[in-house]
Amino acid sequence: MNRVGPAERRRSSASGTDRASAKRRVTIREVARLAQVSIGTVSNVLNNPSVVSATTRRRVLDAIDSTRFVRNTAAHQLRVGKSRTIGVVLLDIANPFFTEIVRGAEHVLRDQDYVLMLCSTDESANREHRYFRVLEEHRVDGLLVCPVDSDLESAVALVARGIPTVLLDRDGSSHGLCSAAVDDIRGAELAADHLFDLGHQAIALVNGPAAIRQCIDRKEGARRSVQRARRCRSASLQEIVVGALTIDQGEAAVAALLAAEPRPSAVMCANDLLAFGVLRGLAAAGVAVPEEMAVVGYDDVVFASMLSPSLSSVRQPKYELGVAAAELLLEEVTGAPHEHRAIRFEPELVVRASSTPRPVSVPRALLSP
Amino acid sequence: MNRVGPAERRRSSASGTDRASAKRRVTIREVARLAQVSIGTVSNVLNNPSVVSATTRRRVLDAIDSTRFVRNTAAHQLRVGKSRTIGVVLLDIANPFFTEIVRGAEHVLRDQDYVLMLCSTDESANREHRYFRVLEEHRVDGLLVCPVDSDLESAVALVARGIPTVLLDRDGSSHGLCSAAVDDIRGAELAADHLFDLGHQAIALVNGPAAIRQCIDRKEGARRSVQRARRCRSASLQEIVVGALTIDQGEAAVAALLAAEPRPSAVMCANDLLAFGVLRGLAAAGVAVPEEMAVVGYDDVVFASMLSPSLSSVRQPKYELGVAAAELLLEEVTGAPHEHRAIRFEPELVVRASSTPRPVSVPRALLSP
DNA sequence: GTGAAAGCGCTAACAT
DNA sequence: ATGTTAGCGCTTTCAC
Repeated sequence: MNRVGPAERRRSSASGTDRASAKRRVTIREVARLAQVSIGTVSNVLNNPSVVSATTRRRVLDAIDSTRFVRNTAAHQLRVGKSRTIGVVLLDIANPFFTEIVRGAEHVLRDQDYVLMLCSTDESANREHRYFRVLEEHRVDGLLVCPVDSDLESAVALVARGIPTVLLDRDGSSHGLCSAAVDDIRGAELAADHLFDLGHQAIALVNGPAAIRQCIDRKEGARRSVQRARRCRSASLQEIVVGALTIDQGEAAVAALLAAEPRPSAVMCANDLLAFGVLRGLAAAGVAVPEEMAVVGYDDVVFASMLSPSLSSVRQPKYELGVAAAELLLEEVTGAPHEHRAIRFEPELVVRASSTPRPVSVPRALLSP
Repeated sequence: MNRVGPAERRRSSASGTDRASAKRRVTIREVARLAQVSIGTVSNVLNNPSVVSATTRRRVLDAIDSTRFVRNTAAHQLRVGKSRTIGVVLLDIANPFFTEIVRGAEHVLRDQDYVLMLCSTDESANREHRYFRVLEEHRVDGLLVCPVDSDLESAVALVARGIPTVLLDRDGSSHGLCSAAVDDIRGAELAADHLFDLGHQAIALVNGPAAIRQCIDRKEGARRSVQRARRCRSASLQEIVVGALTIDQGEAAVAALLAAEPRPSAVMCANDLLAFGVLRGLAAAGVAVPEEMAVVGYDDVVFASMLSPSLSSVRQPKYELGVAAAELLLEEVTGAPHEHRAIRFEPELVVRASSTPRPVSVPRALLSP
């Protein structure tokens, strides 16, 4: 927060009068009157232009923009049953991972004149519940949701209530739900395998709340990896659970990380934000990365490659995830031929400095082709 | 994009039949029937509970949750004229700067059960225009907007059409608009002064499109600074204009930056994303930061401090900006006693490694208190 | 305290 | 091709 408080300047007079003078919005009826046609005809030029003669259509169109008429979606919705809104419920809008997903979804949805109702739950089931309720009251045409709870009850309930729903970053096949997701178990395996391949024996997983499915799956992936590694040699996995998938929580986890027995020489994090925090905490504690502690994140958020040191991470195709989910939802919403299905993307490990034994120092000459 | 294409799995049968079986949503009328009261009474327990007797209220409440009734906002809106939605129109949802603002706004708005309609214009006036239109069709109760164009015409038009509007990150005083903003001229002065104080003579400004007001103001701040600096010594400012405020564009600007005559020894950027790109481009070109080129960003996005090298930046109180804007809007929307006003925050320069002559190497012992 | 009825702005079926 | 009309689900007088 900045030191200097906000300075305010008054400019116009109280708005009590403003609202009093707020003129009634123009309706289809006034347009009709002005164009000397019936309201039905106006409605037709709006929704069924081909059915009305060119001349009256012109007249109506003129009336529309001379009155600055703007159709009322609520009335339309009440009649037709479509709101042209899509609810998007995710864990944390401040996380660039979700931001990219939203970008993808918005790009496909805006072309169809859908508008997004964005809801960030901050990983609170309570808030999620409330948002679901509000979105249902608004009669959203569909829902894109990354649920807080590990079970899919809330999402299943949504579908049961007749709201087309597509899961974001969560597989829905077990419950017959549409979804666009990445294999988290596999992703975590990639990360852990990488660390064991590097020769680390004791690795830690800084994980989010077990209520979040992604955290469970990523732990499972790590578990599988350590069990494989154990067949040839000593290998251990310790889990440090924090309260939320945020930078601050990642930083706070460092104390526990450094106190762990046996002390891990590598750490993987349930997402990049946690890893960012771990990196920061490690720096503050004077622990060299990757020499004294290797770090791997998850998501490969755009900033991961720019950190110091650059962060190894498990890449998820975020934008594509958003696009896929939105397209799936659109199919369902528009009633296009469609079967419920789970779209799955593959994760991909991106190795960078934070887990590379010694900084690769390539002669400059080799850099350009 | 990941190599492995999405794998799909079919699960349930076509949804054509699904929608056919979609049962009608329960209305107030069915609740009334079940509770043996009139629909007016149901409405009363919903909106005016105190006026209905305890026993009938119970009966109605029971009917409500046994039918799983959920009120229809569209119908409510049609009658009452309030949609309980707020439109949020910003330049780029992928920019953590805006993300923080949205967080702030959402936190105050969600408590009043407003829901955000989020629209990212990607700096396109066209898209902005379309979104304004759609949001007006939805009859949003209010609008939070960071406009694309440097003039405030579009925003003024919105207000003229009766839509309460608060400017985000833009001062509205000149047009009698509500706003929550930071003094961009001052902010840019801070950045440029800092660079000149460091002894740099030729500095560059990597700037966004002149259509964007923030870019104009930040240039103006830099201009004032260089003029002051000139009074004592040689000082120059070159502007490199790019097409958008993104990482990629920042990276692309590096070529021009290095080719500039006289070659600048320091660069300030119109926002952090550009600075991130510049940093990346500089690294690729083998230019040492800050030794050969000092870099300062703008916004102080959360990731700025974690980069390599850590990025000096002009901090804006993002979350607070969102909160302030939302509160202002709420005042207007709810018709609370209210005067149009421009809330102004002060920017603050945060100096980090990217503009510090030689990396500060503090003995470890000094780090903790 | 409760019910009846009008109407918010629009669409769609039917009539002309 | 255009007009008339009956609602969509709800709120809100106004009677009782």
